Amino acid sequence: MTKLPHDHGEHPEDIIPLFENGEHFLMLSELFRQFSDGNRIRLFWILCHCEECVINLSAMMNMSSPAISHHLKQLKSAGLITGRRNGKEVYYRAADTPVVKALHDAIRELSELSCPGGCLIPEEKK
Amino acid sequence: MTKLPHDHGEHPEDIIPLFENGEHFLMLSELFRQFSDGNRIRLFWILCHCEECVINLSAMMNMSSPAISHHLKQLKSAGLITGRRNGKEVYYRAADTPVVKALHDAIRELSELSCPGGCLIPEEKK
DNA sequence: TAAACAATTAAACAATCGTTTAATTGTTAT
DNA sequence: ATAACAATTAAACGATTGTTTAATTGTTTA
Repeated sequence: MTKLPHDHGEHPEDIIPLFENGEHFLMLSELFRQFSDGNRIRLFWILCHCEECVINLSAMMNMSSPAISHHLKQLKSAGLITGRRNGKEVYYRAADTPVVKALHDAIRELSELSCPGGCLIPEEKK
Repeated sequence: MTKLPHDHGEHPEDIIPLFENGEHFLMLSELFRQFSDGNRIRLFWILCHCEECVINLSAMMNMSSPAISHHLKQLKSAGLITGRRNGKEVYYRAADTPVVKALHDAIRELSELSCPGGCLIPEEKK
């Protein structure tokens, strides 16, 4: 255990080692960073509930397709969505992984807490 | 229901309204943004498990106190931590709210998924 | 009061981020 | 091949972010 400048008489021994693994938190932050932009959460949330092409996503989000492409690329390289080409179009949807499920549930829970009974309508109905 | 450029024959009617409430996702993104920085997640995680002064947090995180103060200010204005002055020092800890509990659990779950049985040691022992 | 320590604030800086516009690649149909 | 459409990439831009250094505000003690 590293000695701290001030001794406030707390810190059970087994908590100290926790404070040293910075890389792990960096890894987590790369996940959370995906949702630090409102448009990107919304895009992810849409793709949790349907599979769509870029043009339609642009229309839903009221954004240009390069902008959508840019966000899709980030979500994809974070492993949160997948894309499959079908003819001229590429269909995107949320990846089927435990991390994606956990993030979906976190969004739903935080939504429910900050806007009880309300903002994410389709989820509540089930 | 707004008509989309391409009709892929999906989208049950009750999913459509969901795609229009952008402000709600913006609100969520302000929460997630707090954790888009590795140092800030780590700081929050520490403060979920103990109450500490800025000097000790600086030592734990190996960062300057202005840098720590800066992150504390953000976490505080997001409602995630509280601070109380005691003499020359100010002690910070995680706020006691449902949102904080949900975020704590999300961090723990994502940690467990990406590093099974391992990285956040003290939490696993209970 | 003055000195010492804790914490915050201010100013400056490089780095990152989200969006736009324009150009490019990939695919299908004529 | 050519034209039309979907999607991505590239370059540029303003805006935001995290850190540093220096100055300032609070509080205690000598």
